[in-house]
Amino acid sequence: MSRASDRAYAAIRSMILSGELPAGAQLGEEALAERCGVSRTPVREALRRLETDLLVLRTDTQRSFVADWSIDDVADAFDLRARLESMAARRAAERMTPEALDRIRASNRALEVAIRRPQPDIEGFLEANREFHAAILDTAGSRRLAALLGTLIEQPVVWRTAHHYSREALHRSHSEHEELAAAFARRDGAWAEAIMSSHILRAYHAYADAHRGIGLVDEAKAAE
Amino acid sequence: MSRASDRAYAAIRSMILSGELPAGAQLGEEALAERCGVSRTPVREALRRLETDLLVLRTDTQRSFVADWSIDDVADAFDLRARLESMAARRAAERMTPEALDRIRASNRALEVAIRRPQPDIEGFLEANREFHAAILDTAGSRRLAALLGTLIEQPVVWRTAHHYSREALHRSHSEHEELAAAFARRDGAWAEAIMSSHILRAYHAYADAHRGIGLVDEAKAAE
DNA sequence: CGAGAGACTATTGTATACAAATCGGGTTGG
DNA sequence: CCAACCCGATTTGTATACAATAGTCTCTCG
Repeated sequence: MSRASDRAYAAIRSMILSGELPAGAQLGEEALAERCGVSRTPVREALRRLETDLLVLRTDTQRSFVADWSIDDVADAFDLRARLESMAARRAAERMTPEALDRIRASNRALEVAIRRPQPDIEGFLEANREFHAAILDTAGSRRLAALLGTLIEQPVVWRTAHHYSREALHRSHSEHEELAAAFARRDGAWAEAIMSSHILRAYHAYADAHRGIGLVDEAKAAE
Repeated sequence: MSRASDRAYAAIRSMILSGELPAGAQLGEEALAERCGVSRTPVREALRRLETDLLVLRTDTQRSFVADWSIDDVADAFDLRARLESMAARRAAERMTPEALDRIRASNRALEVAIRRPQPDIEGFLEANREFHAAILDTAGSRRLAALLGTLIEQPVVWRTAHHYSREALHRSHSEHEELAAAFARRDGAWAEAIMSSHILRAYHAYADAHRGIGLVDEAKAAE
């Protein structure tokens, strides 16, 4: 993270995820370089990475813009994620080791701690959730699968609305993770695959419900 | 393709696919720049792109090497491709239009022409095959899915051994494509998904058989 | 004889200058 | 009034110089 291009990547990415750079905004290399305090060279690298993440779109004439995520795009991303992560779960179950299982269970305990409080710690929840899924992906042992999933996790819109998840939804995540751990303990690939698929798709509908309920008001707040 | 970075990308990629740069070879930016007749700047961009294609691997200290593809890697890639392309086929079937169907059928006619000759035209087969799958992917209408599949098609080892496919295998590809077109004509997503999945997995085993049969001799020929 | 420190070399990272392409606006001719 | 065109302003692409970092070899000391 000490390299200028990494800092530029993190900075620009954060500006997009937070809505500071709204969807459709043009991303001039010079302007970004100034905002990030580096030269254009690392900014260009960062933009290319963000482009493969599909957070940035380029026109046919090489101008960069913040990608906008329609409802369909989000549904699409969840659909893909459900397929790929359930595949990862199956592979992980088949390759499960005691150490990997410990790591997976530990991250779910951390998740439980984050949500069992008067005011749920959403950041803590997100971090534990990330670690849980990362542990599974590592255990799946496919560089290629990891590379593909890398561009699907941490979607901007989802990230922005995670704070609106109900307490019930958070607890459901925890119990589904527990069930996954049970499937892993038994090395049952088909079971793990099925749970993961429904886990992701349920998360999608939780997101969709929250988004519908809040609607454009939320978008307006996020943009300010 | 007139940009120096595109030329560098194409040149380096081709050197890797042809085996001119063998697996494990270090990719120094300076050396590549000289071989491609451009400066390091576009070479760096090309290397980053090849890295996301997983054709190039970087160490923790930022040195680039030609990735080597073990049998497991290839199996992995086919497994992923089968999942994603069958998903594309389902979506394409659900969104099929007369125009898209025409395009798909036309590319399969081109494929038939290429293989119905005394000496099959493998380059023509590959091109028609590419167009056939591209037409389906376009019809599926998911930018994200297209982006993910982009890194999975045209795998180096597969490309190198396509010339060893039997005439029978080529004809089977053609008839499976015909069956896909039938599923598309009926807009039967489940059928299209199933055919595509078996189509890809059959292609994998055709590759695996050819590779096993030819073995190291083929690798040696490709390296010269 | 092996391990570690140091200097030297090779390689990558960043900044900057300049070249090439693109965009926007205003003008002109139909 | 609209379209096409041209030119200045802006933006991106490439080359190059220099800085920083990693790798390698040798020399010395235990």
